[in-house]
Amino acid sequence: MPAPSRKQASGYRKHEILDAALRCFLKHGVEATTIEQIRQASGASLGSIYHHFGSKEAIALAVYAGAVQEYQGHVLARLRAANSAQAGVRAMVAAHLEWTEANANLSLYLTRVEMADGSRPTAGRIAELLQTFFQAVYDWFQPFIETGEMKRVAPALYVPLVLGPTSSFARHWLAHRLALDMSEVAETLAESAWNSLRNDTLRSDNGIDHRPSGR
Amino acid sequence: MPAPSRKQASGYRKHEILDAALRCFLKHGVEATTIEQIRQASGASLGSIYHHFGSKEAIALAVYAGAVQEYQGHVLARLRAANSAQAGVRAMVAAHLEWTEANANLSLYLTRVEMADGSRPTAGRIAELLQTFFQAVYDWFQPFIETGEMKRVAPALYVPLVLGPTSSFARHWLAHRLALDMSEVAETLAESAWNSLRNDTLRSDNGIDHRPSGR
Amino acid sequence: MPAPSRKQASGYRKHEILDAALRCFLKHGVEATTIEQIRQASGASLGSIYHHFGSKEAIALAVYAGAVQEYQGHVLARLRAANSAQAGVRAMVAAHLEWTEANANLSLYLTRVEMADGSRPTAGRIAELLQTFFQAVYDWFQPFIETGEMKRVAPALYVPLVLGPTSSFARHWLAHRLALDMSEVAETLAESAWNSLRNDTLRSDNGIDHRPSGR
Amino acid sequence: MPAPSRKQASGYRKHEILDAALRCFLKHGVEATTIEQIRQASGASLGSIYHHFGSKEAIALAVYAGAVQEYQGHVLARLRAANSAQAGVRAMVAAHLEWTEANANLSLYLTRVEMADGSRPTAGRIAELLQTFFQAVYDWFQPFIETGEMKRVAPALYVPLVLGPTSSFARHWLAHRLALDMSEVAETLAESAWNSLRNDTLRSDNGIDHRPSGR
DNA sequence: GATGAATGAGCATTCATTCAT
DNA sequence: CATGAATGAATGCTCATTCAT
Repeated sequence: MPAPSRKQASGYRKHEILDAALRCFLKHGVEATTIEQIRQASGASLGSIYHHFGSKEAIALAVYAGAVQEYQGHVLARLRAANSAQAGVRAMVAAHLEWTEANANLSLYLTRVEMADGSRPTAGRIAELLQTFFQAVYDWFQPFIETGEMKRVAPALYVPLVLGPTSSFARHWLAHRLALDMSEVAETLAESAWNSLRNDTLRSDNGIDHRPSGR
Repeated sequence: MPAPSRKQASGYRKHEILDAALRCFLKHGVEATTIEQIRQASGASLGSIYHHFGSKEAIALAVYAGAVQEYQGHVLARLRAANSAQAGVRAMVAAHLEWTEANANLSLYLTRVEMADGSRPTAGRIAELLQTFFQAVYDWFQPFIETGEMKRVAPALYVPLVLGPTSSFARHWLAHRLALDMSEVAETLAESAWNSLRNDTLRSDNGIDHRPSGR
Repeated sequence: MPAPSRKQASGYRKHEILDAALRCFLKHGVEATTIEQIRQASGASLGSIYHHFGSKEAIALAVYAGAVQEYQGHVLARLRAANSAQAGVRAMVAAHLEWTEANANLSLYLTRVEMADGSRPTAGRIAELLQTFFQAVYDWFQPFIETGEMKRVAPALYVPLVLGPTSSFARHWLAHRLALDMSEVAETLAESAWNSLRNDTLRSDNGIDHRPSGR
Repeated sequence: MPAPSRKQASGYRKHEILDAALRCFLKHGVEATTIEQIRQASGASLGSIYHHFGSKEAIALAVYAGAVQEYQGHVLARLRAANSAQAGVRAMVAAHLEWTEANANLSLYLTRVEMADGSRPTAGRIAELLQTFFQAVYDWFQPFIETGEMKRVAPALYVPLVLGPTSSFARHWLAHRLALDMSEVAETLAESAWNSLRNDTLRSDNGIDHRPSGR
């Protein structure tokens, strides 16, 4: 029955801070959240927070990175469980919708962070995280591209093509708190995404998201 | 030989402040802009700024209102020049794309302001501005609805249905600085928008924006 | 009997802050003095202090500039009252000793500021102030150089040659709080300074300050 | 095959810390140097630094003591190699100039530490170190005082009389980075110092350092 | 001896806002 | 209408020091 090792204790404290910060960011926005609020919410001391993160921006980045990796982990897990290109595309669409629905506030937070323009280091790290995800998705699809099952486009385009319409829809769903059930549109979004990437298909429509909003 | 009217002088100074504020907001974001920066950029005194606007938030709101009204004015003017429901829909789509392309930074600013959640008074005023626009659009389409040329849906839905996909696309175009020329997609977006509102059409697809992007 | 103008009132407040800052710097040293201490000592508000000076370093520089100009003013006044090169040299030596004795703490403060190495802007401003003084002294001596009454050396050397030994001595006097009365050494220092600059003299000695200290 | 002794290992780490601290003090000044900087520069851990020294001030004192003892060691070694009072005086002057020239930054650091007024314990320890040096010098000269070769003055005055003018000059040389070569003035300073202490001399001048500087 | 997580008082500075002139 | 000095609460951050492992 050993005492918890320093390693564990340390990770625990760091995690507590990140959790508290996420709660604060979700509640007040990143800008409006003060270190003092994070301190109170986490129970950590001011010095401890700075010992672990060094700056408020670093905390925000770590929180973002954690959330985005959770999202990416979810989508990649569902993707890797698929056994055909089409199943992969459908899995990603479904996974995105599931995760967004289950983590609405967190998803909204991610959107806001990505829309805001942080400092160069922050923006760079965000780009890195997205790049890694894009690459992992591309790597998974590559065999199907080789067999001709799937169209060959620029590697960086697979994620946009698969998830673009879905995330557009999800964004609206979040922003406007649409009453619409996501399951109602899942099939359509999946079908459409697959059509945009399958190799042997002749797509005649230029269909557009019908759940619009405007200025 | 009348002295320049107070009204004009005042309006001029006020306008200078608004101009300077817009420049600052575009450069640093609303949150990060300080009154001091606006003072330097405008040449006005601190007291003068407060005399005219009373608070930083009021400045931000006035700037937003000015920009959004310019946008709405542009779209409404093009709409009103049309002589059929279909032409109206096409005109709005084209006008939105034109304006976005010509005022990229300003458009990005509007998007950010709308995404952020301001205080109640600010949010209310923003909603008002949007509402007025929605109403004007609805008023213009109403005759065509009466004649059956156009579907009858809730008044508040006409703008979302006409401009939703377009603004979604434009948002991506702005955020990612897409190399894609807007004119390439204009026809598709216009066609799609019209299809979603014409009365005699049987839309069998649940098509989605095919110019996607994802997390 | 007009109310004090803003200009006066403003200058008054600024002066109060400078006075208070000097008192604090003298008591605790520049580094150890906090803005809060200056605030309490001056009666001004924090915002007012920053309105007028912008930073702690700027306050320190302003205080230094004020003190050094008082010193320089005193020395220059005595110099300008002289009517021969020799009288000028003697006047400067005497003035330096007088001022140091009468403003021991202030003089110590000046020495410390000059010894510490501030940021580039601060160091540059200090160099400027010294340069101006050197120039003024040189300008005064110039006629006597022209007549051959005084040796011609690099303009920047007149102050070091006239006041160097004296300020060396004064520094020791300050640092060690020597019991020695300054008037006892004044004549010797003055004589020596004059000998180093008079033109027709054959100095055979390479005499050195006999009031030494060592590590 | 003995393991390295604890003593050695400890001394090595301690030495690394002192070296790193000196580098930091030289670069940023004592006040501005943080323990964290010393930690990074030394490679030691925070706990280790505190294990060995207990406080930042103690580190500063140890660094000062090390440097001053090196200086004193150099001067005393040269002194003890002399075989007459005059040779001793000349040796000390030469040794001071040599060491200052060879260790300009370190010498500047010593000067600054001595000018600043530290806490009582620190100031006391500094005084102690100087006192020990003064005593050692006095002890060496004592036989020559007994023989009448040298004047008898208060024991604490021998170092000031021998090195005072020299250290004054060296201080200026350091502060102003004089282009002047030290060897040019060495003879003069040595001669002068000897004249101030030799017994059979009749000094008629009240000569002063002719390499001056002023405010 | 070594390590580094934790602590919290303290600091310089910012900034929207007020108001006397 | 214009001006800018004055205000002070609030904030992000620093840093020497402690202590459990």
